Amino acid sequence: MVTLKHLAEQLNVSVSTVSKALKNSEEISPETIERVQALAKFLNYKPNRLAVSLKSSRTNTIGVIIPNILNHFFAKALFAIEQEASKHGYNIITCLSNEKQSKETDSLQLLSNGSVDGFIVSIAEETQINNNLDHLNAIIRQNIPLVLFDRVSDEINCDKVVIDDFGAANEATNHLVSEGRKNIILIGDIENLSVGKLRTNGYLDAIEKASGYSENPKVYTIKKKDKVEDVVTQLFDENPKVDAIISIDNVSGVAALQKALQLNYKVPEDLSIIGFSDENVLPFTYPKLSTISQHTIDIGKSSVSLLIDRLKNEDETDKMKTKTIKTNLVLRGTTK
Amino acid sequence: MVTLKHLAEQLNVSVSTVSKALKNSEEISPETIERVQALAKFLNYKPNRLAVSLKSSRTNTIGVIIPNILNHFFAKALFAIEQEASKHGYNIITCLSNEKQSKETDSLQLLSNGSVDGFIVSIAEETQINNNLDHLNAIIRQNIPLVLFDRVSDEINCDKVVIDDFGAANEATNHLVSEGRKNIILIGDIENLSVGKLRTNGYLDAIEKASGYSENPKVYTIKKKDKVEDVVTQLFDENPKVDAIISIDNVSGVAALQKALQLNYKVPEDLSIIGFSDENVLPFTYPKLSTISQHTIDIGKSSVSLLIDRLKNEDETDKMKTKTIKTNLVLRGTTK
DNA sequence: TTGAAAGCGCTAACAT
DNA sequence: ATGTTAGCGCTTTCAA
Repeated sequence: MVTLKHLAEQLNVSVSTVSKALKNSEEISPETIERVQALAKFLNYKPNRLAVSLKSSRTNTIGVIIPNILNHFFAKALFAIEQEASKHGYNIITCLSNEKQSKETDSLQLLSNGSVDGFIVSIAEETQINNNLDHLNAIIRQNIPLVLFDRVSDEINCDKVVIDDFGAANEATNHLVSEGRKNIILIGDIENLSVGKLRTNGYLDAIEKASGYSENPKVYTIKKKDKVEDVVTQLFDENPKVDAIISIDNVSGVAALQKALQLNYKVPEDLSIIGFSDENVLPFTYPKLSTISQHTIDIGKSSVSLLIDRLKNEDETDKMKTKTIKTNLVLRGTTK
Repeated sequence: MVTLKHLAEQLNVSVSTVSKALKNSEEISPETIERVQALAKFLNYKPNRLAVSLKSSRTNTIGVIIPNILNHFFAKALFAIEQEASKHGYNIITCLSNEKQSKETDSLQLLSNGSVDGFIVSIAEETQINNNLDHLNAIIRQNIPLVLFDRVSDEINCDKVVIDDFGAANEATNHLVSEGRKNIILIGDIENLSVGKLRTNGYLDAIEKASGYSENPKVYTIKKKDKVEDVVTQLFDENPKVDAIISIDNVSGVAALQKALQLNYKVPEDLSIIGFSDENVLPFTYPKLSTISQHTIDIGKSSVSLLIDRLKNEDETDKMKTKTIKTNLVLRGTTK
């Protein structure tokens, strides 16, 4: 690896001269600058990031902790985060908590010692269930900027990026009611999560307030040990007269649609289905799934923006911000 | 941030004593060790990784460059890489080339200055098309260990992890022939990639050698600008008598299946379909898609293993290894 | 215009 | 058993 020292020796000047020359410092004569830069280029000199960071206490690196990269929502969020970070000259160190609190804690600990300038985190399922947030609050106490997205907590005082989960599910349910549906069932695998609870409440609220709706609300939860397909099958077994399904995660809607078609329900004549996802998880189904569309790219980008703003004004004690990203109800082929 | 110096001052000992005490050095008295570790724990001391790395020239970080995180194959590979790396005490810095050569080059450059100990890379599409591999060979010239996976090149002398693309497609095609299929069509969106070419050749070879097969081989390519669905539709329009489809990417098989069902083909009676993917991209279709199954977790894990081996024996000039991960032909519902 | 020196936080060889 | 020193590669103040 070629260092300033190498260059300095080759050129018979001091290290500090080289350093300044590479930065086009006014202090250095044009000829020297020329010579230094020429050699640097020739030898493909690149400043050692570790040394620069150690010196400056800035790493230009963001630690990103994602619960589950196999979930398309998080893959897309990571995509957006990387793109936006990269645009601003930041690298990302990615850790995957795999929904485990221990992994989340370890990653946070490991990186909070000068490895990153700040964190973007979506909270692991286990952490949300236990509601043990010490490790996250420890980061805040160390004054390391933190942005939470999607899976957030009121008990952590930091910048956040969320969607209006309650409102989105509420709107979708209201749409189904306005279609004249009388037996609307909710299905999902995220009841443990903050977002899952909000979405479920949005559904319950809409059902409760629906005039002329007599059925009780029904919620089917897919647990870790369950197979999505089995729960879907059970739903249809137990509710042959179901006329609308709202899915609050990004796979069970597709599963419900496939099962419904297999059982010869007419979609959307007999049965409406609304999924919850960034875009159609399966763009190839027929009919195409209607969805509550969350703008995942915006979620990722906003997270980076909030973090970088905070990084720039670390002294300023701005109030922490919560940014809510709009959702859309996109009616495609599985609603009337 | 609490440093050795802080601890040393508080305890009235020298920095080096603290450093050694934290490592349970024999040189230090048990009492001192006790005192030091107690305070370190109390103050939640964590060694600064930058300083340790700068000193030791080892970062315990792997640079991972992925062409497209929205492709489930790469998401899963990243999942496996992170898991295996983490198991061995390595962090990963993730860069997404988004199939662009420029981004791939930038990331490689940026991280090759002491930020990472080695790289795991799958080559961007643009890079493979242009076949401009200077940036990768530059890494090798700097003696930075590099492992390529999936999308590799003969012109780069490094460790590699691949699957037997030719053999897998060959076997799948032979299966279709043995089913008695007479009009087997290949579809895919990766003709530009090394793996795409190999898979296509595997198909062509099988067709050529199939006794009693009279049709010419037919290949449908989905270009960047095309929509998968449109190409699938075109395939069925132009070949109403198609009786088997083999997909060499991980989405077009699903699209073909959905389209076939919509067109009222009987699957698998009239038409067999074989996809190419880790697992069923859409586990909810009916019938379930038969696939060439690539063991993506193994691909990711092996990449990490090869890299770590190389890192441990950087002096040893072992021959570079290419590891081939087995594939399986998994016959589910879309083959006879 | 250039260079010397200190220091970021840590380790390790070499005193004491 | 503990401390001093030098140095990883870089930046920056201060001196020449």
